[in-house]
Amino acid sequence: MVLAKQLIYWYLKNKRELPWRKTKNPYHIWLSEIMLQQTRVAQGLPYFLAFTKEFPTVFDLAKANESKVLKLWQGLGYYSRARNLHFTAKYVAEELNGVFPKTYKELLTLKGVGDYTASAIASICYNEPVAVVDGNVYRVLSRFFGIDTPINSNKGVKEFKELAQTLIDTSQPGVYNQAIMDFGALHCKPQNPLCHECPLADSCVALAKNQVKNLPVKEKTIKIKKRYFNYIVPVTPQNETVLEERKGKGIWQGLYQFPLIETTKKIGEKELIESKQFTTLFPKETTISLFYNKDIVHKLSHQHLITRFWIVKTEIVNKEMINWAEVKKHPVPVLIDKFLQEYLNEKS
DNA sequence: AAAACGTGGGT
DNA sequence: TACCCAAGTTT
Repeated sequence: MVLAKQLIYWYLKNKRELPWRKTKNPYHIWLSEIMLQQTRVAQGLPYFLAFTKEFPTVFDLAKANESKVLKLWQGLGYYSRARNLHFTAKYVAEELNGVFPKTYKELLTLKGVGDYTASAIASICYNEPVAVVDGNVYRVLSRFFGIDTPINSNKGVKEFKELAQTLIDTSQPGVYNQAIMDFGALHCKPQNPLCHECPLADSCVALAKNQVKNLPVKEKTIKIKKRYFNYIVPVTPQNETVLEERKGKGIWQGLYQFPLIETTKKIGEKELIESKQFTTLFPKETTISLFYNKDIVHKLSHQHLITRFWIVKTEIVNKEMINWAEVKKHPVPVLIDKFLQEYLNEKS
C-alpha cells in the first residue's frame, strides 16, 4: 500500500526518540501503552521512567502493594488504569510465569487492555498485522479519505477499524502503527496541521475539498456537572489529621482525601458546622477557618468540583487519626496534592 | 451502549 | 473564558 510506505518514510525521518521505542520487551511496551491511553507523550514520559526504575520487571510491579502503585501514578489521571495495571501484573507474574500473551486475541483478555492496546502490543512486540485505531488514526484517515462518519459512533468505530486494517504494512506492522500515530500527533495535528508541507497532500481528500478543519467529525459533547466539595482538614495539638480512602464507584477510587462534606449547592460556615456530618466528626469544640479566600474549581473531563478547604483545629476527631508526616505517603488526587503543597509550605 | 473516568496543554 | 482533545477501557 502506497499510503503505508509514505507514512513509514515520513516516520523514519521524523519520529521521536522515546524510551519505549528502544525495546520490544512486552512489559515495557504494555506499560507505555497503558500510560499513554488518552494521555500525551509529554505527560506520560516521566511516569514511564519512574515506573521502569521502581519496577524493572513485571514481578517487581506485581509484588508492590496497590497503594504504592497509585502513589507513583499520582497526577497521571484515570486511576483505574493503575489499578488494572497492577491487577494484570499480578496475573502475568503469578499465573503466566511472567510471560505476556503473544497474540492480539489473548492480549485482549487482560484487564485494562482493549482493542487499541492489544493491537499495539501484538504488532510492536510480535509483528502481528493488527491495525491500531487511536485518536491520531481517526484524524489521519478521516482527512485523507474524506470520511465524515462520526468517529465516536458505533458505525464510525467499525468503519475506521476495517479501513485501518486494509492499510497496514503486513511486513512491519509495528513500525506502520507507530508511523501513522506519530504522523497524526506531529504533522496531521488537530489544529494547524502542516498541510502545506505534507507528503500526502496530493491524495488527501479533505485537503482537496477544503474540509481539513471539519474532520474528523465527532458527535455530541458531554455536559459538565457541578459538585460542591467541602474538605474538612482536622489539625490537632498532637500534629494529627484524618485521611480517608475513596471507595466504591466514582472518581479517584483508591486515592485518599480529607473528610468530605459534599452538598448540592454552596453552603456557608454556619450550615457546615451545624451539619450532621460535621458534628459527628468533632465531639469537642473546634476553631474553623477557610484556607483559601476563594473557591477552588477543579475541572475534570465531565464535572467541575467547586471546592473549599476548611482548617479545623480541635483536640479530638471521631475517626482514625494519622500524623501529618504520614500524609504525603498516601496517593491523593491533584486537587488534594495542590492544597497540601500550599498548606504545608505555609505551616512550616 | 451511553456514560464515566483525570489531568494538562493549546487556542 | 470555555472548549477541544490526548497512544481508550470499562460497565
